[in-house]
Amino acid sequence: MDFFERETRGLELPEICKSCEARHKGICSNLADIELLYLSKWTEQVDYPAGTELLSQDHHVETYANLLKGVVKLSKLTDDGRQQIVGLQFAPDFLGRPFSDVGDVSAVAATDVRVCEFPRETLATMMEKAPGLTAMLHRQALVELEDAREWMLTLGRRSATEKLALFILDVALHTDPEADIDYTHERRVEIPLSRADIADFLGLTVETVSRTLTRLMDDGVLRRLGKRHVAVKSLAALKAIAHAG
Amino acid sequence: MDFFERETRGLELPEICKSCEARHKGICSNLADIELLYLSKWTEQVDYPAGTELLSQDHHVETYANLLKGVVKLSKLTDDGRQQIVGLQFAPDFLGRPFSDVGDVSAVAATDVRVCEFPRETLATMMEKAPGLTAMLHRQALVELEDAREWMLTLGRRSATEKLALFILDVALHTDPEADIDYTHERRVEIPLSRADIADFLGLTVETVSRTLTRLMDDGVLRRLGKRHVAVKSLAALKAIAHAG
DNA sequence: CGCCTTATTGAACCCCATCAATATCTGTGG
DNA sequence: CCACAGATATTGATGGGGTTCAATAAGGCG
Repeated sequence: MDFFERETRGLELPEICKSCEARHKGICSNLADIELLYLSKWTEQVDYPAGTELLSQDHHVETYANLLKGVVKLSKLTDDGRQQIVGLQFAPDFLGRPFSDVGDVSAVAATDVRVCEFPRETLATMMEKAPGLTAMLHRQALVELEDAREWMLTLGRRSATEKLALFILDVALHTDPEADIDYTHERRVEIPLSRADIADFLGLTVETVSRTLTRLMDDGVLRRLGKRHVAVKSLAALKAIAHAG
Repeated sequence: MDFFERETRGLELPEICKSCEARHKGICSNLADIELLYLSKWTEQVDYPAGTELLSQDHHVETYANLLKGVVKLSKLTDDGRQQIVGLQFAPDFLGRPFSDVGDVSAVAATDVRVCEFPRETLATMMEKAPGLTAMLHRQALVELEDAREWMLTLGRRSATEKLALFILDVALHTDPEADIDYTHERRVEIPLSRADIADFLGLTVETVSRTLTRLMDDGVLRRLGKRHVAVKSLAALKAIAHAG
């Protein structure tokens, strides 16, 4: 603890950290007060508009970040330009690639986002001195692995309708106002992706996404509230359509 | 180091460890000699025939293991029984789920396998006292995440022919006799999965797998050597067909 | 040899992609 | 405020890649 005490003498924890989601559910949740204090010395909150490339498929990026607000899409490309979104990140997920500086996904802000950035070097220092952080990063990697595998099942084995149902469900669960999730009542969901992005996420085309959504509306499972808003009759119904546990 | 010295007094490193693949490229590669010695106190080599369920989708398993020989398939099921293989593991991959005892993939030996098992408790101890091990596990998780995402691109966006080409390529690269990989000459590849498993891996049906393989034969990209053996004209040609970097 | 599992081949169909047209949204400038 | 242009979404018509159903062939093992 010596190191952290020395480095944080006289500092105070920023207000932002106290109410920050990352402090409660994210990467910072496993840090001692003094470790967090040290980290906060190097962090900076930054806003980016939708469409900003936060990590590139081959560029070197010198910062890591916590996602505080908004949605980030992780995507990959084939040689001939077909795209697949391989993951979505919601607050308070961690953005970046520990160990390797060049990875092969690109991360783009799907909505306007706010992140809490800090330099690569800081993460390296913290990973040495604060095992709690390392463990959290490890856990997040395992969670992302689980998510990726769950989505592989969807990509490989489910129909367009099932894919859409699962996607809406996924978004609803991630953007829940942290209350207990109500599976039985109608519920308003904001869709953070364009039709093209949804298609790239589900391994479909925009046309199929559009058609499938209108069919779900016709069947009464969804109601159209706007281009990017729907009302879900009940999450349970969605689950049933998706044939998923 | 005190702990390890106390616990390993008078012990000698088993012969097996010295030539073990895991010691060189796997989880054990980042351990100090004395840490490895401690671990070896608790390990046991076990053989399982093809088809053995090593990790169940909801069962609790009390051991971790290194895969020493053979191939293990990780798979998931939808509610109504459709299956998707979400990963293949080759020696010297690590088998198990740190942090959580119940996960939602099942691991089945695709071929006869040999593993080096040790109890859950041992891993917990090691993760506390040997940071090198934790880091390796973290790295493997990130590699598996990369693999999973690469495969998502394949599942979502590539044709049956591309999928098969990539699959053969993948197998060839993982079962390489550790020499530099020759992309230009003919090369014999043993396919460790049945047609049904290949189908479940690629998100296809057995019929499509069969048809696509014979088409690749007709096109001269592959030669049939046996049900589970093919000769690949050149890995470069396969790559070209797969439209992958 | 005979039985069972696994693989290949064939024919018909269907879901989703593709191509094409129209509609709706968004923002910008007159 | 409206007009217009470009992007985004919806809807329609057609076709193809892969599934489905069905039959034959080829191993594997008693």
